[in-house]
Amino acid sequence: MSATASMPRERVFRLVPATTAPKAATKTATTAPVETSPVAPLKTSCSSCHLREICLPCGLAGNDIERLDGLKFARRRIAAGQAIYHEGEAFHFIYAVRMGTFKSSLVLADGRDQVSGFHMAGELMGLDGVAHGKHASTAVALEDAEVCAIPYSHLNELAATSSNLQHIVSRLMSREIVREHSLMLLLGSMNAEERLAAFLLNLSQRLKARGYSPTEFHLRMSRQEIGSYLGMKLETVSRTFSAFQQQGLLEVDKRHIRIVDVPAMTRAFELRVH
Amino acid sequence: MSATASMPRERVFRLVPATTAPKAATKTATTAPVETSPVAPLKTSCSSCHLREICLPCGLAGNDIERLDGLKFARRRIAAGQAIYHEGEAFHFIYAVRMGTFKSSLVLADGRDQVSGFHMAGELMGLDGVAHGKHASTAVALEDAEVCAIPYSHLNELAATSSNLQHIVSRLMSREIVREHSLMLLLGSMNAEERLAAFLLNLSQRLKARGYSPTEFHLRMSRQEIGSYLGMKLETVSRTFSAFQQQGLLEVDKRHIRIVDVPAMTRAFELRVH
DNA sequence: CGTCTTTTTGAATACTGTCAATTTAAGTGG
DNA sequence: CCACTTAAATTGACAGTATTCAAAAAGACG
Repeated sequence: MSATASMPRERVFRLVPATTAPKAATKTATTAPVETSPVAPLKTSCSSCHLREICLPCGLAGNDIERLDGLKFARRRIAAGQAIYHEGEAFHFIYAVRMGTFKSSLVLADGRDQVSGFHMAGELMGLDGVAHGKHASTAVALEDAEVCAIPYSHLNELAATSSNLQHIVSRLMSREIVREHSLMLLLGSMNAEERLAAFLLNLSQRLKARGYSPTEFHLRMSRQEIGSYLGMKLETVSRTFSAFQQQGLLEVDKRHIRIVDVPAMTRAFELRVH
Repeated sequence: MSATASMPRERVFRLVPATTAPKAATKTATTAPVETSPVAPLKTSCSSCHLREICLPCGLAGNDIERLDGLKFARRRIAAGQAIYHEGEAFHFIYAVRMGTFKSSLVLADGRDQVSGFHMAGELMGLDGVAHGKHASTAVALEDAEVCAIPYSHLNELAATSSNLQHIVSRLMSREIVREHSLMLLLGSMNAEERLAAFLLNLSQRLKARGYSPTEFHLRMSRQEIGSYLGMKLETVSRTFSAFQQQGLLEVDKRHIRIVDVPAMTRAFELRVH
């Protein structure tokens, strides 16, 4: 058995520029992150942000929204393939995605990384850093992107003035826990088809919530990254895509996806999760 | 991810009796939970609790500890097999384990449940309920147990008076996120031996932190529950135990475990996670 | 003492992983 | 602009690990 051996799994996986058309970056995602970011110190207020319904302010009443506008934070542009923060770095900021898509990942002993999540507009990243004051994962942009860098200590000060605001932060953390719950369910008890169906439907819902088509979209991540996230090999991901296409559930052309038969997809996935 | 119905597929999953029914209680863990618990309204203070180093107060300074003593909560005894709360129920309390072991689990569409964690003395349960005001998992005692039922709203009031205290709560939530991260790593990229090794070593560490032997202990959970937690079938768990025994890493007698070769176990597991 | 559950073990099967080859898309540089 | 190089994705063949089905042994409990 492979208690010890079984080492060389895959060859080198360098962090790729990540997207189909990222002319923007030959850089290898190892650029030093600038936690004390200057770049785009544009003043932005949550109350007027087009993402306010799905981002941090979500659920806040008028009074607290104004208070949230007291929050000072910088916007930062991130080129495709660049990291905002790395696992192990000191934790100071949480990040709200304004534009683009990110993956967060954890490093395994053999140097590969496992993707633990994908993040799109309005979603927060970095909350896992609160635990030990260090980032517990690495966040990399899958395409040119923009984030709000929110100083965590500042957010806390503000939260101290409003129990509602405090509750929002707690709720966001808890939501992250719940999100990971469902990923655990997926990894622990679904087969390849169910995993991919769950993944695509989840993506679909999130795109829909952001005003995009829920049935036709462009994947920002590679088969390798999808596989890493879903706990399967890239070849299996590819095969499963093909299988769905043959079954008439999907139309797949590389990273362009069209969900043809939503009910059937939903069935394939709901079989296991309720 | 959510859903409504579920449909047949090709493979049949019969509904198994929900769980390895614990004999201590022929009741099927469906006892109505008493959120507004009376039972044991003993006044307990954190500052004098023998678990203070590993439980809620962990990391608090003298001043805040006293403040924490203002926290009013009840102790509750839970019989083996009984649930403290069920998935979907309104969330009001978080629970700190005083004695005994718990599992928390999520229900799958086919009626089986997947174990998402095991909890022992000093650990908190229920933080996943903050997200939506409903418990996102079910917590069941694996042996006769005792918990502190802490009213979440009360904890919040108290937290509002101390930023340190607030930070403690946030940190605990974040720690839960990080904990789930590592489970995701495990489920996403380890084989059976690595999973079981990781599980046993984790258990070992936690027992050690509580003053028990890290190398010899009694499992409170069945093969079925371990398998559910680790994303493998109970037969595979059993076989893997046997394999470890044959390799001279473990001595196994049903639920009695003795880790004979800790370094080798560690290697089997560290191979993947750093 | 009989019944029910848990655990172990065997044999066969199924699924995913591994290895390898090919195709397609895209970036690089002459 | 085209030839060259590199990466992503697809597909086939085969291997290996975990699951499924089945049966038996070992406890636990009334």
